[in-house]
Amino acid sequence: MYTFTEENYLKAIYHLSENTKKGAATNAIAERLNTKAASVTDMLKKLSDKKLLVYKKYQGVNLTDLGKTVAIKTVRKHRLWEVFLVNKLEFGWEEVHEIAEQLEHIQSTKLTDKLDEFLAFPKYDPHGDPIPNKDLVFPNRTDQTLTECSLNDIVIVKGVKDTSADFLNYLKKLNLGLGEELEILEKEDYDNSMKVKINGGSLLNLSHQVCANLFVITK
Amino acid sequence: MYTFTEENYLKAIYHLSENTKKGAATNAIAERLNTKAASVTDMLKKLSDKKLLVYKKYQGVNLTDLGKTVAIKTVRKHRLWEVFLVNKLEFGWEEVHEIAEQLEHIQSTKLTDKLDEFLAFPKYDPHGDPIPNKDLVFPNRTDQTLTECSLNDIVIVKGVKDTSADFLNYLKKLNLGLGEELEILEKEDYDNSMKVKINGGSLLNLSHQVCANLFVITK
DNA sequence: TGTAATATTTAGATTTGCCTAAATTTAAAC
DNA sequence: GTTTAAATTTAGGCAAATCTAAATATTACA
Ligand SMILES: [Mn+2]
Ligand SMILES: [Mn+2]
Ligand SMILES: [Mn+2]
Ligand SMILES: [Mn+2]
Repeated sequence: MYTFTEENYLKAIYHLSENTKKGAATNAIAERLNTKAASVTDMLKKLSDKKLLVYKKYQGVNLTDLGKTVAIKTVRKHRLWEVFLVNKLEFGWEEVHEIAEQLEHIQSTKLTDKLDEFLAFPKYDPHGDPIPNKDLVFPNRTDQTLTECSLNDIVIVKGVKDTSADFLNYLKKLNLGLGEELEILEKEDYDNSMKVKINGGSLLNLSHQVCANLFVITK
Repeated sequence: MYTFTEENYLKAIYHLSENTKKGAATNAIAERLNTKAASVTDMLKKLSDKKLLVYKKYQGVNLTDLGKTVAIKTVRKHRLWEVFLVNKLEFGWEEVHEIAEQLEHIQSTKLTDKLDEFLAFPKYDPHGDPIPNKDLVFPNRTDQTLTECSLNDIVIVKGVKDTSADFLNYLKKLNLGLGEELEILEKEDYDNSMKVKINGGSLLNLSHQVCANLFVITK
């Protein structure tokens, strides 16, 4: 449907617009894609003709709904392949991006969805970035557990996955409740435990089991 | 290293030269790649410049060792991905070719080799075609078991994988020995059993266990 | 062996995506 | 408010891969 290049442009513009309200700047796109501003201008006109984005000279660009859909589909594929490479093929999380940049352009919705299923519908990629589902909906941030957070993240405890009395009592014993702020100081590879700082004060070691049962939002 | 298009040309020429000794004809290549003879001629000159094949006007082409290596690497990737799609993602064997045509161009030797390992170093793809190993060596034909053969194949029994007395006695009881010719009449999806005709005569039902322990060569 | 049919190559163009250099617009600084 | 700097766009061109139409070579066969 769309070319390799078109998908890369749309994904770059999508990421550049993620935080800011303003349209993506020509120079910023060029830098992200390791190309020249003049090439970007050429391409923006073509993508505009195809109704994938709205372009006004000198004003930067914004994706249309169609453009956003294509971009998010590409992000979905990219992140699913990264999960595959790390979880199934035992790649390191630092070496998968490059390969996923290629795999994200494979055209087959069925493949993407079967891969998603094979991976047990992961919500986050190896870098902690959220993976949109088949309907292109991103996971609710409150679905994220502490396990899925990255080193140095600062998060707020929003809920528990395990609602057993045992778990809740243990949390009380740790002085760990809803609304607490946690800073991830260490992630131990050996047993997936974490060292965290609570409310900028005391330190705590949390086992993998605890981390996996705490819903948090990233600050 | 090589483009999508270059790999496709080399693979096509490789397959066309597989049986015949003669070089691949321009028209045959064009047909295989759904393109025009004139485009093929253009491309052959470029591939010749890159020492991937030997081209003499009007004489057809033959791959150089380098060209053959690139072609076989591509075949390896294609067939490994097909195994992945069928064995891991549960695609039907009839729907994987198209997707593998895309996946075969992903550039990463490490990925290919890790995928190979993840799939437990398969020797044949879902269509029964042999998969070259990391060193680009094709499996010895005598490594092929009856299980890996396709419907209507006619094969010769060349050996047994299970050398237990139990198995050999059972074979004797079935009147099935080395040198016998088997025609595969049916492959039962339910239990992977096969109905075969022995030496053009009597019919036999062989369980999956039996098939998986018979080394054969395709006639 | 000469002619017709077939295969192949050349010529001239097109599309996609990219580049450099020059011109133009917008934003920043004085 | 000019002037200057930065961002962006235009102009002109190039390489890869393709196409159609025309020219040439090979092969088939009368
Ligand atoms: Mn990535
Ligand atoms: Mn990622
Ligand atoms: Mn195939
Ligand atoms: Mn195959």
